[in-house]
Amino acid sequence: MKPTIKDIARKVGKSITTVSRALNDYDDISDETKQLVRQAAQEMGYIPNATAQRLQKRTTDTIGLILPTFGPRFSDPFFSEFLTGVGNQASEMGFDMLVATRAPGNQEMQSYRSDVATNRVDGLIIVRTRCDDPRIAFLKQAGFPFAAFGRVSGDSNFPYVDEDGSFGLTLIIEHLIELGHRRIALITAPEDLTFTHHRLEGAHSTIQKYGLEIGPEYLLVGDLTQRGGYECAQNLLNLAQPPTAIAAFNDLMAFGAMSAAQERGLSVGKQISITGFDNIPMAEHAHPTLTTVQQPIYQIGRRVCELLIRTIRNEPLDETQVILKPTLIVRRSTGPVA
Amino acid sequence: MKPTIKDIARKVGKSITTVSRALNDYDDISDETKQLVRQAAQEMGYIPNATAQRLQKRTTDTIGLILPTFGPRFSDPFFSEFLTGVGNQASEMGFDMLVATRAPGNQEMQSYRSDVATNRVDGLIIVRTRCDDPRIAFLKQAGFPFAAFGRVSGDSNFPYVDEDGSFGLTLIIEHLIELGHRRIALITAPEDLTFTHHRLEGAHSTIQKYGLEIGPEYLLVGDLTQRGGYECAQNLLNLAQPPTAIAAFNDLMAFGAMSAAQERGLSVGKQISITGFDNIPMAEHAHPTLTTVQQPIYQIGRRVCELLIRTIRNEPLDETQVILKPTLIVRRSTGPVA
DNA sequence: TTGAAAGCGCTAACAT
DNA sequence: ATGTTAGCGCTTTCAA
Repeated sequence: MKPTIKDIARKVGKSITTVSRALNDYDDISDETKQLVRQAAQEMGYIPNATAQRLQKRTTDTIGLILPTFGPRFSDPFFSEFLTGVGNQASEMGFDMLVATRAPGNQEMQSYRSDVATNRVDGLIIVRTRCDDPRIAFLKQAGFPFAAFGRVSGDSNFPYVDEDGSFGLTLIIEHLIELGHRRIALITAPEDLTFTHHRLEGAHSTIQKYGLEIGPEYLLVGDLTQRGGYECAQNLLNLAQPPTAIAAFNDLMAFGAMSAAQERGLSVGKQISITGFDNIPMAEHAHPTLTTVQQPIYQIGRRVCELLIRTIRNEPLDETQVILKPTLIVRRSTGPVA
Repeated sequence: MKPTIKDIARKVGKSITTVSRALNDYDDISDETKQLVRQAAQEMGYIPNATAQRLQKRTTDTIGLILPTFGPRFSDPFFSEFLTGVGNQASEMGFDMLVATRAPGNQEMQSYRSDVATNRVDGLIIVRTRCDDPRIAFLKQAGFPFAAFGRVSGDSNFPYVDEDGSFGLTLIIEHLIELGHRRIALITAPEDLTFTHHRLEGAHSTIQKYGLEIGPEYLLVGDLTQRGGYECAQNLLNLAQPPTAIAAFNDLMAFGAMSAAQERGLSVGKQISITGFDNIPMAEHAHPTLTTVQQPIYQIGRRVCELLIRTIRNEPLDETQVILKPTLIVRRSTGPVA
C-alpha cells in the first residue's frame, strides 16, 4: 500500500503533524527534522493523497471545461487547439483539467450546475459564448469563478479573452473590395453566438463604407462545419447572379465552400474568391491555400486559462478583458475579380 | 454555506449515519425516515461532497486521458472525435474525465506516473499505442487499470479496441490495383506507432499478392499532419517516375498530398489517385471527395471507455480485445489509371 | 521546535 | 430500525 504521512511519522519517530509541516516547509521545523522527514518520504516513495488534501483545503486545483459538441462526429480542429492551450497552461500552473462533452442545451446546463454544486472544480472555462449566455448568467449569479473565450451581448463584466471579430471582417471585406469584388456573399454563423454579430457588424459597416450592400440572398447562416459551408455555397452558386466572392465565418466552412465551387469547375482564387476565419493549420495546406484571418487560438486558450486560475487564486489581474486584433493572411484562395 | 449531512441530521433530529444511509437507500432504514431525510435534503439543496466521498471510498469515479499532442498547434480532428466518444460514454456511466495534453516523451510519462501515484483517477485511457509502449509497460507493472485504442507489438494482453489496419490497407491497395494502378506509393506514419506496422503489412502483402512491389523511393514516412502529407507528396511527384497513386496512412496527410498534386495542376482522381485512412468528417467534403477507409472513431472512443470503466468496476468483460473491420469508402479522389 | 487534538464530509463495522 | 464510533489522509489551531 501507498505510504502516508502516518507511515513516515512512525519511521522517523515524529508526530504526523511534524511530518506534515516538514513536508510543507513550515519555518517552525528544524532543518535537521526537515531533512530527515524528506529523506524518509523520498525513500518510501511517498506521494501526498490529493483527495485528502482537497477535502481539507476545500479546493480541487482543477478547472473544468465543458466542450459544446455538436453531434457525435464532432471534429473541430479549432477546439483541439484551444484545448491544448488550456491544458498546457493549466498543467504549468499546477492545475488539472476536467473535460466534459455536451451538446448545448439542457444537459449542458445540468453539467454546469453539477460542477458548481459538487465542488468538483475550482472554476470553469467557457468557450464560444452565446449572446445571451445561460452558462455565464448562471455562473455569475452563483458567484463561481469562470473565464470565457468570447463576450456576451449584454454586460460583459467578467474575465474574458476575445478576438476583435468586427476588425477581422473589416480586413476581409476591404481585401475583397480592393481586389475589385462587388458581389460579396457571407456564410455567417448561428445567430445565438456572440462572435457572429461582431463579424457581421464588421462586414456590414465596411461594405457600407464603400457604398455597397449585401442583399439577403447573399447572407446565409452556416453551422460552422465543412458540410454547412458546402451547402450554403451550393445555394449561392445556384443564384441567377452568383457572388464573385464568399466570406465564410470560419475556415471549416470556407473549405466546404471551396469544394462546392470546385465541383462546378470553378477555379478558386481566379473565378471565385473564398475566405475563412481562424487560420487553423489546415488553411495553409488546402488547395488553394486559404486567405483567412489569423486568430492565435492556442495562445487564447492559454490566456483564458491563466485568467481563470488567477481569478481562482484571487490574484490581481492587470487585464481582465482582453481583445486581440486579428491579422489578415492573404493566400491563394482570393484574387482579382474575373 | 452548503448543507452537509450533519445539517440534515440536525434538522430531522436523526444521526448522521441514518441520514447517510437513508440517502443511499439502505434497506435497514424505514420508509418514513427515508422520506423525511430526502425531503429535508431536497429542501436544503443538499448535494454530496464528492471529495469527501472519494476520500472515504478510495475511488475517484474519474478516468484520465492524456492526449499525445505534437506541438502547440495541435489540431487533429481525429482526436476531437475520439475525445467526444470517450467523454460521452464516461458521463453516461457516471464518470468524470480528466484530460491532460502532453507531447510524447518524458513529461508525458511523468503525467502517467503522477496520475497513478496520486490516485487522481481510477483508470487511464491510452490513445495511439506505440509498438513498444512505455505507457502500457508502466501501467501493467503498476497494476493500474487502463484500456487502449490500439495494440502493441509484443504482448497485447490488456483491454483494447483496435481497427484491423492490415485489412484496411488491403482494401485500399486492391481498390487501386483494380483501377489499374501499378506505381503505388505509400505515405506511412511514424515507425514507433503500432498501427503503422499493421497498415504497412497489409499494403505489402497485398502488393506482393499481385506480383508487384513498392520500391524504397515510393515509401515515405509522414508525420500524420496535412503539412507532412504535402511534403511527402512533393517528393513523390518530383521523382523521375512519379507514382500514379498515393495511399496515405491518414486522411489529413491525404489532404496534404491532394494539395501538392493540385498545385502542380494534376487533377486528383483522374491524373493521380490519392487515398486516406480514418474517414474523418472532412473527407466527405474535400475536393475531390476522399476515397478512404472508414474507422468508427466516435464508437471506438465509447467502446474503449466502457472497457476501462468495466475493468475498474471489476465487471466481467465479454470481449476484452476488440478488433474492428474497417470498410472501404470509395469517393472521387481515386479513378482508373490515366 | 514539536505534539495532541480537532476536523474537513462522508461511509461502514458494530452495537443496540 | 437507528445510533455510536472509528477512520479515510491530510492540515491547522492550540498548547507545551
